[in-house]
Amino acid sequence: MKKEITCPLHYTMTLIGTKWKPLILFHLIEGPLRSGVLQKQIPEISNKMFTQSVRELEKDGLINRKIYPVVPPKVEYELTKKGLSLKSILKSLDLWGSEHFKL
Amino acid sequence: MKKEITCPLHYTMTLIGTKWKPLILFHLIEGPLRSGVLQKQIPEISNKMFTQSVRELEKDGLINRKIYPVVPPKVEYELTKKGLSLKSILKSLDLWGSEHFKL
DNA sequence: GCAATAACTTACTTTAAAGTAATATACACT
DNA sequence: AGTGTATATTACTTTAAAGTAAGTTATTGC
Repeated sequence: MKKEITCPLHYTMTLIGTKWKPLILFHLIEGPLRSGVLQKQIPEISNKMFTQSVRELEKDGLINRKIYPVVPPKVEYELTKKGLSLKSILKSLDLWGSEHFKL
Repeated sequence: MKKEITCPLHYTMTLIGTKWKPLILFHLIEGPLRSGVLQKQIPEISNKMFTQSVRELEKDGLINRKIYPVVPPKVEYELTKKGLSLKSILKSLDLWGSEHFKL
């Protein structure tokens, strides 16, 4: 049974409410990164989830994929305008974590 | 294989990065609500996920559970100080959704 | 004694998210 | 011909999230 979305926040969570997507967006805040570099900045992510997540973020218009026709391949990801509009939220979420995560 | 948390944002997402938790917290921003009232404000949530989510939010110190010893039972949920500190983030996430969710 | 009430709880099933590991591509270099 | 490189895909398995539906408690009022 598919449920309706009754609250804008609910919609936001369907786009970025996953384990990895906010982390990927967060690491792109300072500018575009090559695929491999981005993935190394999130060492815990599996290869599969990385590709799957960037695919979905691209489909949802939050990041752009720039392909350079060179060998070996070079691909860069960067935030779109829509993705960039999450910048302050992502920073707040990170700051909140650093303030409340006691080891 | 359990993975380490290398970024505060990752920790934040482990606490509230689910479909329902941010929604529950969001509806408590304006003040405490009775269990039944809160649940009715999120009509899409199943009974089980409601109980499970508030239990975890309580365990993680984001909400308080106030039990009134009356019959039939009365229980209220309210944000803790820690939960309240998410207020502006939750409002931003909701606002972002309303600005980007085109029907 | 039975229904109504509010808030859970439990057992079970389904669906979605995430992990693992192997394989593909395409060319440059040795 | 075989190796290295960067990016990505596929098949498969495991784990976690979510859904469904029925049952529990404790009391009031008929």
